[in-house]
Amino acid sequence: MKSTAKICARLLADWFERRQRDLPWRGTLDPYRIWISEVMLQQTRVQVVRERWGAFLSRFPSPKALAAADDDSLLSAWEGLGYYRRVRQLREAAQRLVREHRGQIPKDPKDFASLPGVGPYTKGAVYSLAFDCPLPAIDGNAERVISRLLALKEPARKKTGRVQIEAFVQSMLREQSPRIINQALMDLGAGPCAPATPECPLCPLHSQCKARQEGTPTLYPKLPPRPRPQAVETHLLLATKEGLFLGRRIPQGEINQGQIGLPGLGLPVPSEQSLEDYLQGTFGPKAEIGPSLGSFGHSITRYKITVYVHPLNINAPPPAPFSWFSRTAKLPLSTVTRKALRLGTPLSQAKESGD
DNA sequence: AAAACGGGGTT
DNA sequence: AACCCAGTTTT
Repeated sequence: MKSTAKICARLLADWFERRQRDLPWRGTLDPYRIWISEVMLQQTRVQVVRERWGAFLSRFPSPKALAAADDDSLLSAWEGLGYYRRVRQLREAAQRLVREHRGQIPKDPKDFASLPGVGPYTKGAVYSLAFDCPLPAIDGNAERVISRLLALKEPARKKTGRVQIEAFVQSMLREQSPRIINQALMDLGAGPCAPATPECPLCPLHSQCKARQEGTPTLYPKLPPRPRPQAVETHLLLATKEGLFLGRRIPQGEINQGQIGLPGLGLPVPSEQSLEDYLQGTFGPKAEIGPSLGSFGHSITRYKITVYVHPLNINAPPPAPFSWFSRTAKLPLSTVTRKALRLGTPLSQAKESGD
C-alpha cells in the first residue's frame, strides 16, 4: 500500500502544476533573488512584495552591491516594510558572503544558515527553490497545512509537534521535487487552507485530510494564545520652520537606528521620563510646547501605543544631535515619524483630535 | 476594536 | 524552552 505522504506528494505536485500563483520571484532560480523575496515575505503581504521586490533588486542586484549599501539607501529601499532590523541583517549577511564566499551563496546550506537572519525556514526555502535541494521549508502556511492534514494534537511549535510536521514534509520531499512540494505547501496555505476560512472543497489534499474528516480544520494548528498587547502612550514633539522639521539621526543601539526620529519621549515605551523633564533637559528653559496636535495609534507585538504629537517652539538654535531636515527630501523616516509628520500637515485631515 | 499572523535571535 | 523583536491585515 502507498503511504499517505506519497499520495499527498503526488496530489500536491499535480495541483501545483495547474494552480500555482504567478509570482515575479518564481521567474528566477538565482538564490540571491529568491532569498530577498523570502525575507520580504516574512513581514509583508504578497501584494506589497510584488511591488517592492524588483525595485530592491534593481538597486542591489547582487550580494556585493548589497554589502556596499550605505544606511540611507538601504533603509530607503526598505522604507515602509517595517522590521528594519531584517534588512540590516541582510546587509550584514551579504558582507559576510563577500568576505567569506566570494560574494556567492555557498554550496553548503549550513554555511548559509550561519548568516544573520537566516534560520531553518529561510535556508530550506532558498536551497529547495533555487537548487531543488531536499530541505523542508516550514513556514506558517506549511505548518498549518500539515497540522490539519494530520489533525496534529500536539502544539505545532513544541518539539514533538515540530518533529512530526517536519518528518511528514521530508517524506513528501523524497517522492516529488522539493522545489514543487515546498512551494505547493505555501500556495495551499495562502489559498484553500487559509487560516480562518479554509475552503476544503478546493483543496487537493481534502481526501487525505484528518482535520477535514473531523470537520474542524480551524482547530489546527494548535498554537499558544498570544497575550493581549499592553496599552501605552508616548509623546513626540514637532518643530517646523519653512518646510523643515526638527529631527535627529537615531543612533546605533536605539529602536529604528539610522532613521530620522523626532524629539520627544519616542520609543521605547513605556518610557521612564516625564515630558517636562525631557523638554527641560534637552532644549532648556526657553522651549515651549503647545497642546497636542492630535494622536495616532502604532501597534507592535507587545504594545498598543498611542502617540501624541505636540508642537514645539525651541526659541534657539537646535542643540546637537538635533538639526533641521527637509519635509520633502528622501529621508529614511521611521513609520512613527512619518505618521507624526502627517499629523502636522494640515492638508491631511487630523485623524483624532487627541486633546 | 480585537484578534491573528511570522520567522529568527538571544538567554 | 521562554522571551523578545518597535507592525500590518483580517475579522
